[in-house]
Amino acid sequence: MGKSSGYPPASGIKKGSWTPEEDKRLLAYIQLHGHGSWRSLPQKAGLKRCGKSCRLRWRNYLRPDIKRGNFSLHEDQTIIQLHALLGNRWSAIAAHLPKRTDNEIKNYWNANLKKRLAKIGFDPVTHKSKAAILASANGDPKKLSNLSHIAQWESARLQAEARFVKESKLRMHESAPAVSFFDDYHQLAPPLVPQCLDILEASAWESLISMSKSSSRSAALTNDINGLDHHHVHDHGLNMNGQDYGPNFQVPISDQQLSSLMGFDEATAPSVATGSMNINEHFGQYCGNECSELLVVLHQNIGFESEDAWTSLEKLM
DNA sequence: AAGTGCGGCAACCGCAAAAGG
DNA sequence: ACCTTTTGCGGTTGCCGCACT
Repeated sequence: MGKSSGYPPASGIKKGSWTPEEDKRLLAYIQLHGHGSWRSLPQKAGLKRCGKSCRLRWRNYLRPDIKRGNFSLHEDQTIIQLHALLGNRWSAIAAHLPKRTDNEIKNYWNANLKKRLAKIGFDPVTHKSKAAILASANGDPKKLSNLSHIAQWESARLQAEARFVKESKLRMHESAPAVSFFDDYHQLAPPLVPQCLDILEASAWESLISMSKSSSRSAALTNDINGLDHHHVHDHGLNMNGQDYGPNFQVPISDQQLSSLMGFDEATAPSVATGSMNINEHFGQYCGNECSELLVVLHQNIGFESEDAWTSLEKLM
């Protein structure tokens, strides 16, 4: 409940938890007339609430297109990935999780995901390994080099974010004008997978592949998975707007491993990448580095935290 | 059974941006 | 161009229920 419950105050405006009767009144009024001006709504609807409170109640609880209950694994991953990209911009994150509210996602992050990330050794604010942060403080040259890679990543991240914002605005303009009181909420349901994330996934895979080619330790990794079904990452859609942007690498890896590593369903992993980022420019330097470093890079870049993904990678190392 | 601690979540607050006059 | 009003957003609060002692 809100911080100032235990009223009502002298003004006659009620605060605190909503009663079923108030919910019923608000819902009935909006269904009949639309919300119109929130300021004038409470009086018209016969509610002793401020307009702001009504709006919040509708937006976070009463509107019909809200999914409540547990978050799926896929939703977890989407939130973590988007948070790595966008930070605490809950409304932007919610726009990519249909039927979830920004408030719900924010609460879920603070109460659940943030703690889980911390538990596995990652700073939930920066999405970086705590070990890497500590090492940087000690001035270790190797780790400082790693930090420069992180800085490069940040640059790529900002590019992706700029494109993301641009595309979101474009989508908003293309949306048809609202004709019913539900329509403004339908506008908040863009495609499930933000395109910028595909770039990140592609980058992470490129990194993995580069390592697999050049590191002796990773050669063993490649051998380990050579006996399984072979697929080209390219076959899974690593192209951008119909064009190949990366090199013609081929990665022997099974669908199962692919899904496990990325934490996605086989049907969707990895999805089609769009954009124009030069992957090698940002991640080619990781060729020859240790697997553990790659793990950190993967996490920093795509933010996955699926335990299955971690254990799968660890087994391969 | 009673007391205590803690996590989850609904709802509030203040500020900023957008819209309207 | 400026001022006022409205809406949206993110951070924070505190009640409620559950687990533990």
